Amino acid sequence: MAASLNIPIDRSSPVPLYHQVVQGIEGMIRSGALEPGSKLENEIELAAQLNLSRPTMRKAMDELVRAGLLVRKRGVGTQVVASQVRRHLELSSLWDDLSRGGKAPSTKVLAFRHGPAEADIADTLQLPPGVGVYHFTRLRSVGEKPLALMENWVRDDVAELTEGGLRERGMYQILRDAGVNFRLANQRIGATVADEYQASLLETAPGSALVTMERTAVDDTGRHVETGRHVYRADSYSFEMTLVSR
Amino acid sequence: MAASLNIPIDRSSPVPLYHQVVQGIEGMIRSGALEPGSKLENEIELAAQLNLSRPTMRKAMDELVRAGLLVRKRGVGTQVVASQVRRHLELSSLWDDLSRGGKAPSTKVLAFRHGPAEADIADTLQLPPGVGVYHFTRLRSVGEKPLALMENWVRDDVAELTEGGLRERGMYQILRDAGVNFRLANQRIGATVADEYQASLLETAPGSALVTMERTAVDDTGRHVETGRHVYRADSYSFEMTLVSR
DNA sequence: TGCCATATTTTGTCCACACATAAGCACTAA
DNA sequence: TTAGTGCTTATGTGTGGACAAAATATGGCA
Repeated sequence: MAASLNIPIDRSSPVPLYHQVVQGIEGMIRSGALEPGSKLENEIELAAQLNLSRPTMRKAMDELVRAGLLVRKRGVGTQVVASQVRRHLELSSLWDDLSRGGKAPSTKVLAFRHGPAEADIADTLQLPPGVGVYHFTRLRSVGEKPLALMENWVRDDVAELTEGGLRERGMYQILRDAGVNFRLANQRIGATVADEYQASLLETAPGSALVTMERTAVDDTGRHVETGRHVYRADSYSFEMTLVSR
Repeated sequence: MAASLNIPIDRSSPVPLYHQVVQGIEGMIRSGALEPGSKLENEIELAAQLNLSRPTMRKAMDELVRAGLLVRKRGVGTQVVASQVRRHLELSSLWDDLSRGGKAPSTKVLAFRHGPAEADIADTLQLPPGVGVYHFTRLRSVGEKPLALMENWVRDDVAELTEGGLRERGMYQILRDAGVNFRLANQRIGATVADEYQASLLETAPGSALVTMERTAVDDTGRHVETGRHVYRADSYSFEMTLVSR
């Protein structure tokens, strides 16, 4: 039994038709209306049901396949992938992640500096001559529980940063509001053990496990806007992702 | 000055035209023929140069944008993103990673069992009644240096596994040869500290940092084929990836 | 000179169609 | 009975055209 779709399509909406379909199918999967393993009607039929063309329908399904929610096989059909696939690790910030999860993150700015960049940072950010950086260290907590210790460098020609702003809005929010459109980020995840300094701030024991993350973010004009080195308490945080083969 | 493309297109080749373009542009970027930050000719023009239609050209560029090599902006054009972008973390195995890096990995099978699955594993793999699992633990080294301790469960209705096979070919290779086409994997990366057992096998000190990884892989029919829990020496291994915004 | 309306350029979305190719199935012939 | 052959189905690839929307450049007007 092949499943049909029941998705409202609003042709006057500014959101593209294919994206409405993506959201609709995603919703049906997450709500259980489309069961894991179930087969979908063929592309032509589905397109007809929603009064869309096949290319548009296909574009929507392409996205869902990439996101790991659907699986296609030529000559056979399209299936809802079995269950509980979490969202792909997105280009988002820790603040966003926490807010979405219904938590209330708080931030303490431990150090804040503005000036010329050290050589290695200038290199990583590919800074042109004369451009300086903001350099700051923050401690992020959820409720009373410290979670992450974050050291960041941001080039100073993209936005004006202040201690207060960092405390209240989060770095990514400030940068986005200043018109920075992030396009991609390169990150490396590893592990280390807490030293005295880290342990005291994160309220854990020296020698306990920490997840490390280094990231450099690039905006839509190709500028390396931000780089940072973060450590997270391993008992409270881990990175989750879905890998999809081409 | 907008850059043109000089890519050989073989219309009789079995590899799709849009993919030939992807490879061609990727090659030009990696070889330096297309410099970081440089602007490309517009889509219509590029398509005309290669005697392709605009949709085909666009599909190729879509992939490159997703891969983080290009950046597009409506009304403006398409740019090569500032270099030094590493490849996206792919759905590949540690064995593959090491082999590609020119290393010679070796594997020691520490334990090997075949039988019914424990409840939690049966749940993770969504095993139908009557299907059992192979359960085994391996130590992977590069040269003389131990790198990873890997515990895995594989459902027994997809392929026949043997200790010898695991030692010589790697788990993923065996499964691929048996006709399993992996489509996606869900993984979680975290950190821990080495206990006595792990430390002795990995030839490191108890209490040293380890990177942990849990992964479940799904094949093209939606079956959860394999799940595993791995730990890596943090001083020798980390996960690197590029995140691209939608 | 300075600012706003307009034109141009370029990517974004959408549609209709055609043919290729893989998988599975039923039927036929040895 | 069985292996192979061809049909059917569904996705994969490629083309053509049309219009929308965003960013930028241009030019005219106050």
